[in-house]
Amino acid sequence: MNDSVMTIRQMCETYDVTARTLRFYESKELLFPIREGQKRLFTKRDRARLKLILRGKRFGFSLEEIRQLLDLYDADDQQEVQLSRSYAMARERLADMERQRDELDETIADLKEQLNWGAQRLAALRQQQTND
Amino acid sequence: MNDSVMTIRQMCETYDVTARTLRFYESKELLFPIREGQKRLFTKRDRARLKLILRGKRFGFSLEEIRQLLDLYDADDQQEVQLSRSYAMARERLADMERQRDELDETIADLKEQLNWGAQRLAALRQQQTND
DNA sequence: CGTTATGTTTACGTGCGCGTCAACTTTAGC
DNA sequence: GCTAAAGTTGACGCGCACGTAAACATAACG
Repeated sequence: MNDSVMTIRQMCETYDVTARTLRFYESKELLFPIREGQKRLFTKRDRARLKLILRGKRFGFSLEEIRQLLDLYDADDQQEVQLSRSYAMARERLADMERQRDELDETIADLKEQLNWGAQRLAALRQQQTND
Repeated sequence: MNDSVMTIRQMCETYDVTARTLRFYESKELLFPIREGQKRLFTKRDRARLKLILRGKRFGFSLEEIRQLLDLYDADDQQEVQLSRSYAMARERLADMERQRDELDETIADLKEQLNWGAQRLAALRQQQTND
């Protein structure tokens, strides 16, 4: 009945991942569910981390990169050396993302152009068929 | 001495990929180098396609998705049915990319916030050390 | 003419991110 | 008290995107 923790099934349904995935992430030290006997209980912290993991994946970051990034979000319980390392890491990732966004904008523009081209080609092909 | 084609080595250096990668892409029908005897010669078309492949990869598209997208860029020599299929595919990919960009913008904003937080934590830690 | 560079095919190996059993324990409901 | 549901730990498997090594062909250079 503890609202602040979730079972593995609840996690699966809430975030649309498999139990295997959650255990896998734990084995990779991305999540740290507490144990009630054998069973895993996922805390609010785990949920926040999972959201960031799923986000990071969508942008092509590896789980290892994500793991390092996550450290910044747990800045509270860290020493200065570690924190400043995480900080530097995160700044680099940020730069990556900004570059990625710029390139994405370009690619979107290109693809739109190409779509217009395709639309014209299609129209031409259909016109031609009418004349056959 | 034909400027319009490149050997596999030239391709590797120009686009920073391995020969294995180029052969692999050919096997997956993403590239179609012509043959001079045994040797592959990569045309301008191959180069244009390779650029798009590398782009697509950066945005998390699979090689198979990229292959289908590429068909739109070769719209010239296609039948209507095929072309309209490519066109629909490309529209979907475009929607994907636009969603991805929006999410990326959000993520960038979040990460910036988190970086400010980290900077403050770092400053606090350093201040504390001074007082030790 | 031999060597070095560049190319080829074939085929097995690898790292990542999980999927998929198998075998077992624990908890919940009737 | 028994069954079904939900959980656990191995451990092997798989698809993708190549890496890597072997064995060989071809061409260029000195």
